[in-house]
Amino acid sequence: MKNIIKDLIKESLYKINKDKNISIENIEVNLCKDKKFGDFSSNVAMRYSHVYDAKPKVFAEEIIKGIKEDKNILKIEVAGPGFINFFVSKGSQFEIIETILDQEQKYGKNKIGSGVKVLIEFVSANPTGPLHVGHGRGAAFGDCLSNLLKENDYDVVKEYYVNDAGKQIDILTLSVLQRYHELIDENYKFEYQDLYKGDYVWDIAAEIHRNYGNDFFIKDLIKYTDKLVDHYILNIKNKFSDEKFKKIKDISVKFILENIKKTLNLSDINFDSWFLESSLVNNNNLKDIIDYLNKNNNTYTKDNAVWFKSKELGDEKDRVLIKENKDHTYLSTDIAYHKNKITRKFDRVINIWGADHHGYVPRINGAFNIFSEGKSELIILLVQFANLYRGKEKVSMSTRSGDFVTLEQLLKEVGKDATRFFYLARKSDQHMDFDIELAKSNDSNNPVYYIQYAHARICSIFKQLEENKMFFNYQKEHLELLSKEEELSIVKKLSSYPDVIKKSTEKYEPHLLTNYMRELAQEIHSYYNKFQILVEDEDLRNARLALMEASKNVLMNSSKIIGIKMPNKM
RNA sequence: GCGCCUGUAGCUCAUCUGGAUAGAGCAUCGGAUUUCUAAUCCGAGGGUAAUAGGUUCGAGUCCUAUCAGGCGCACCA
Repeated sequence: MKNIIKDLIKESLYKINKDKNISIENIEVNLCKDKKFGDFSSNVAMRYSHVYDAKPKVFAEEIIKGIKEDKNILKIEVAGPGFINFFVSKGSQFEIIETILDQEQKYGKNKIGSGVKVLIEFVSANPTGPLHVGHGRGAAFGDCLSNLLKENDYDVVKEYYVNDAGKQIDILTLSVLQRYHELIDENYKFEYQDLYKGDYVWDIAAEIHRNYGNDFFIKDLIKYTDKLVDHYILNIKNKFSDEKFKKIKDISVKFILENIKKTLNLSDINFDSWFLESSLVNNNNLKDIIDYLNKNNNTYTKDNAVWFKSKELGDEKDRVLIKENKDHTYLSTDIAYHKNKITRKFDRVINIWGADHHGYVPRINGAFNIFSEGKSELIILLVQFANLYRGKEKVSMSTRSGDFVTLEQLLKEVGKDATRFFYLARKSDQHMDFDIELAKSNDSNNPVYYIQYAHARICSIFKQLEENKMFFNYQKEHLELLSKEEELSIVKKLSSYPDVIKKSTEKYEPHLLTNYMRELAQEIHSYYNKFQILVEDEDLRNARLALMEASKNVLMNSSKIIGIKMPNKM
């Protein structure tokens, strides 16, 4: 209907010879908030009156005069400062029910992204410990965004970047090694502040001891400790062979990755690709990257280090690529990683990062543009952290002490559906408070149950129908019997669903969809309370059932995108 | 100190890329069930959109300043 109106306006503009500066994409037509203004409204006259040096109201009148008759449009009028309001026939609005019942799972999908390859990288938490509640938001967000992109027919690859190289992993290895010694001989107990302290470190140490006995035991380990963690690592590496150190490292990373995958599975998140940082470090990639930047005049040498000229790309200052000691920095591998993404020929590359990384955006953006040469687009989306509450009480989260709520604990306590929904219900770049008590509650406080209940109620109607030996025998003509305000309101809501999908995707804002679901559920509950659906009149009954079936369909389609269940019974 | 983000009802948040009278939920108060699930519905109160200017037909939305909060400012990852 919206598009019909857009076409009518465009045609009119052409007729009055004022279409040159207004393309059809720029004609905005919206559902009216208040029905006294009609069903649809457009602001073209106000928006473009200055182009033709006309008063908005006069311009609007002119446009209306040029609009040809259409069987669906009952009345058009100018209102307020120059809105053009359209009053539309009921019949034309209820037609959407037919469309929804026809398209089923396809309703809401579109082809905007056909043939566009998108890589979406998210979570990518360091494999140095289990996922915590902060990661959960990015995980839900990335997964839902992937679903949305697929709904728009984009070709999506979901990737997890595993930081399995570098210092943090060495520190993890050291942590495991130390616990391993404590397991074997309690005299080895000593505190070292910079090491990882969570229980999972003990678990890994125990597993190693189970499988390898005392193979990695160093008799006088204490002699090799050093206040500087770098030296400590070096000492151990020297004491062990490289293979021995790597063995512990590999076991530890594998252990933690399995734990991470398990947690993600609990949340119904599956990645298509696990990209290892180590795969970039182990070959000549890095050297090639630096050489290329060199040739391109993007680097210089100062204080025996190689610097990336990121300042001229919008960064606060230049950054080191190769340290004085010839080690590469994290930035160089990250540039290599993004170069690799470009090599894989993605049209769009989406990174979902924690908001604390925002300072890192300009340098990666800059590097990306050097390598992509405009053939690929990088979009970095920042997800704010979530504060965890139990009712009024804030749950403290300190990673250092190992005293934090893991995502796994949260999922087990709250459940997958509520967890995902709560994470997604807020704008991602906005701080949020996640109340565990609220998410767990199974009463009206909880929007998840509210929405699921609407679905279950509709299912229950159809069950009742069957039990009463009646059948859903819908025909298109029945729709004309729908006349209640509430029915029209639901239908309008249903017809806006494809727009919601489009918009949530374009803006990368899944919360628009969760809001929509809540609003739709509300209309359904309201209607259910006010009107009987299984009425005597067979035709009216079928019409109302068709409306309910269509609503159920939309709830189901949207719930799949959010990633929550829609139970038939509650 | 510099940079980025945020400030909307007592609380948690929306506001459809600048539109008509700023909306929901929770909390508070009052009502609804012999009828398809009351995990529901209906109604009421509650606002200087942090503050002050500016841009225009029109500003919570864009610009500037101030105040308050979060985050970031490594040859760490």
